[in-house]
Amino acid sequence: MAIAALLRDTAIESLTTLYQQSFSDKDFQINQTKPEFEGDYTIVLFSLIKKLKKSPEVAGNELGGYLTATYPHLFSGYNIIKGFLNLSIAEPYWLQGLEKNYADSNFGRQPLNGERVMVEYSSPNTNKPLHLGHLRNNFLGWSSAAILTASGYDVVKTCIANDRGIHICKSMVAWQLFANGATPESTGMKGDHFVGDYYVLFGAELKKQVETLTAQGISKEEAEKQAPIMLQAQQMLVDWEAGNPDVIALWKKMNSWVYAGFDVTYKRIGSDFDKTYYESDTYLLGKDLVEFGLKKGVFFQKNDGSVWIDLTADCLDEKIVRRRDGTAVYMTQDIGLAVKKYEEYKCNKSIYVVGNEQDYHFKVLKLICQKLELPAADGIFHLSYGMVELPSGRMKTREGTVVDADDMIDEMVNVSRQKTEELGKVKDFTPAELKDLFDTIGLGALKFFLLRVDPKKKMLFNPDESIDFHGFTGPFIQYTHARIKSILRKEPVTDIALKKPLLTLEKGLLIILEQYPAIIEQAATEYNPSLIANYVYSVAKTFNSFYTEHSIANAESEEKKQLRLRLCQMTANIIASAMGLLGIKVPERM
RNA sequence: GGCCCGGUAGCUCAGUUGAAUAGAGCAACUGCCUUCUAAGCAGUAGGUCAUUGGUUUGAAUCCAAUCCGGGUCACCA
Repeated sequence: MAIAALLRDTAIESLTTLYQQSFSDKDFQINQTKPEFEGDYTIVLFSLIKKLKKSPEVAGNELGGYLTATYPHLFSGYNIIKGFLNLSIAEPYWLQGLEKNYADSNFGRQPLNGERVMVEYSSPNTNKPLHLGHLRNNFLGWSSAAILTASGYDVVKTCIANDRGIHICKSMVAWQLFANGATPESTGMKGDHFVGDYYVLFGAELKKQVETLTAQGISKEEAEKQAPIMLQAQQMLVDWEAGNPDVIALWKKMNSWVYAGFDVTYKRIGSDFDKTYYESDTYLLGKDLVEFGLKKGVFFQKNDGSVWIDLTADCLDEKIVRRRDGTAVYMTQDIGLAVKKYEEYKCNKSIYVVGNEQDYHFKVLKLICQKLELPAADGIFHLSYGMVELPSGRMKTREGTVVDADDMIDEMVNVSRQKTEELGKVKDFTPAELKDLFDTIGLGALKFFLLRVDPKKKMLFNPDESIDFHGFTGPFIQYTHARIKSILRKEPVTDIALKKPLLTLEKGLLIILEQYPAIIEQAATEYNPSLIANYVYSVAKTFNSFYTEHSIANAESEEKKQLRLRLCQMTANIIASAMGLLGIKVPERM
């Protein structure tokens, strides 16, 4: 058990014995002791003294005395400052952890949960290429899945391709009008970019037509509906739904171009899925559930035949679940898909990695599923993340203010090449090794940049300032790992007994390393990869301070050297493991 | 307008299950490469935690109000 949890349990037990009352973890708080005070962990006594009606000195001495006397293998001493009981953890505890687990980043922890959970992420539209916001989604989704797996869940990764609808038809119409039969092959373009360009062309042509119409005195709103190219797109959607073979063939062709493009990007960033659902297969789902809901009295029908749910009692609005023409809406599909997913995978938990603009949608989705008493309705969780914004505000495809994902990755890899060449530390690498290293560092910088921020919060990206490679960044942590590996290549770890006492920086590093399993649990519980990012940064930072201060190869004694080598080994393992949970590789050299 | 989310150093972000003097990185300034990788380390400077009031032994954190920013309230997805 991690020391913090062990300390908590031990304190509760001791308090119960001492005072013949029951205590819980709510009665006191345990913090890491601030560096300016003596001790490793601190019990905050204020709320305890209220319950015990004793002064902090008295209560602190009684508890501190009892703990050190009863558990000498855990506690080597204590002091009380104001209402804080600072405890020193006994060195054997740290040394034992280091001796037993230096090769195991899990500290011997055996996560055995086995519960199955589904993580849906990425979910692109197939009419345009991915942008920076999609990258945040992909990295978050992949990383959350990895963290849940590490925490013992059986994770099923899914993706829903939004492959039908008016947006696709816009690209299709524009291609028919302007492409003259051009293809990604004939133009040498990546398929998703190729198709995306026609989506942009559609917008440009629509704007022209709207301007012509408004010049004739038609309102802008009306002009957008009346514009011939818009009518064409709408007709194409009708034809698609009717199964018109020509339209279907064109749709299949253009989607296949996009998928080919996505495949390249996904492969590069490491996104993968156990199952991909296609909206074209699922968009009719959920219709029978409307009938079910009507019978159950959860839904009601309006005079025009449309079906609704009244959520005003839950402080929400009325929401439509079936149009008057009998067709399903987005919400209906999502309910149907939730049922389908459950039937296929029997996951009691289902995580949807979707932007926070859809907070309302998912609130309603969960509520409807609960009211319909669908299985696993309570397990629906919207992992809502904030938009990536530019200094000018939100990215908008139509206004061309979008940071393209492929461009972004290319740029990061280029910068990593430049910096690596400037430093000139890997001149002996083969071209293949170099390429691999540039990808590792460039993607590492990008992934870390997007994952270090709390998912819930919107974040800002300034294209004029390139993403940093110093400080709180991926490359900094990768560099720390490479540095350690360089030592470990030269100095073998042996079984020699470790030597007391631990120096401040050695113990400080151990204290942080020991927290890793608890951090994984927390990140899994909160679906928050940024906790891992912040943690692994503090590990690297702490290691670097230790590294600069104390020589490893030329330690004072062989025992000290071995102790430090094990610290190195353990740090490298944890960095590699934690970065792995973020989907970031760590190089042996850089 | 209703509902939701946010406002912490010049900039980007931690800290938000209440706890010791509010922390990092970037940018600025000072030092440190004849010793294990300087993509590093050590240090200086930078704060009315949006504002006001309240609860508390104790508030960036909880409550209320106000101001500012964003999202959302489609028979689009």
